[in-house]
Amino acid sequence: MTRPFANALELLRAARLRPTRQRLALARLLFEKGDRHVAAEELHGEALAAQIPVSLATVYNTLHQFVGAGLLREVVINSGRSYFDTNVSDHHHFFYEDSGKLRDIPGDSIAVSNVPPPPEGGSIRRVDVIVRIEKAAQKGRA
Amino acid sequence: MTRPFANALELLRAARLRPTRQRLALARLLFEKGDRHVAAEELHGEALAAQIPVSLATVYNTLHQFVGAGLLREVVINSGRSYFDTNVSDHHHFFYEDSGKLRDIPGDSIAVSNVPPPPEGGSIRRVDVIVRIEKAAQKGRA
DNA sequence: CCATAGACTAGAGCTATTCTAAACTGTTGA
DNA sequence: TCAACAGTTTAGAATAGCTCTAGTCTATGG
Repeated sequence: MTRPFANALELLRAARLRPTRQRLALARLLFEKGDRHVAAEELHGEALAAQIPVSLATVYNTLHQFVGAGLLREVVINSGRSYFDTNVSDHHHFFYEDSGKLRDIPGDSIAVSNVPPPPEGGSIRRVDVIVRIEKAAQKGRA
Repeated sequence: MTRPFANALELLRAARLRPTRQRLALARLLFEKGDRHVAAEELHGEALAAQIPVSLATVYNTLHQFVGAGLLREVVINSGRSYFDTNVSDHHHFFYEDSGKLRDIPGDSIAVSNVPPPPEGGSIRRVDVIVRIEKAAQKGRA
């Protein structure tokens, strides 16, 4: 695996976050399985299923701290639900409207050109591209 | 003005929606002022201010019906708040992170290329580009 | 091992949105 | 013209996702 930290402990240290049980456990769930897009409730469920007692509030706190530390990226697509993306490199997303799932599109496969200059006093922080996928209009099931 | 309907009544007819007081009034608020990005609560406030008694539930119902009829497009950027865009032509958005405002970017000014093909069984419904603008990192006010 | 700053938690609170069930109204047809 | 009904509207309750509060717990440094 090519993740940038040998383990959750190191990762928390680098982010200057105290390595508590909860944070260690959440970091493991998040980063030891390759790229993921998780919602808070989902991660909370996983933690409980893994016998890690952690409150939903802590899950939210931790996710936001991780975002602040650059370990996660928050992706908003649907009203009323945030996803947290463990892939923080430059990339975009497919969004499957039927299932609500996300899939990465590598940043170097899509090109966005001719973005107009930002208005004076502002600068571009990020360009998000979301490709919305719907179930194909019936193709005869072929 | 170059809007495609002479008036709200015609617009509702074309959408096969019964022209009720509320829908007529909301259609006027939405479409008689050029391109807009409104949130539901905002529109509700405008309606009340204009002495049009309408409930928030009806505002939501109406907005969704208009989206269904292709008169509006829903834009989701922040968790927990939808904007309704009266511009339904192909275009993208600047999002000002400090003020929460949106601004259109004409569809022909931005180009998105090399979008990978959608997986089998799916088709691309739309490609959304959101250019997030932050207040410029201090440029010395120049 | 103590002190303490930082972290965790249950539960209340909040915001945006949707639902429910009852009252109302535009339309149709006689 | 008007009855009747399907479609609309509404207030308020309900829900979902998230944040806050205030009290308790726990890493960490001495």
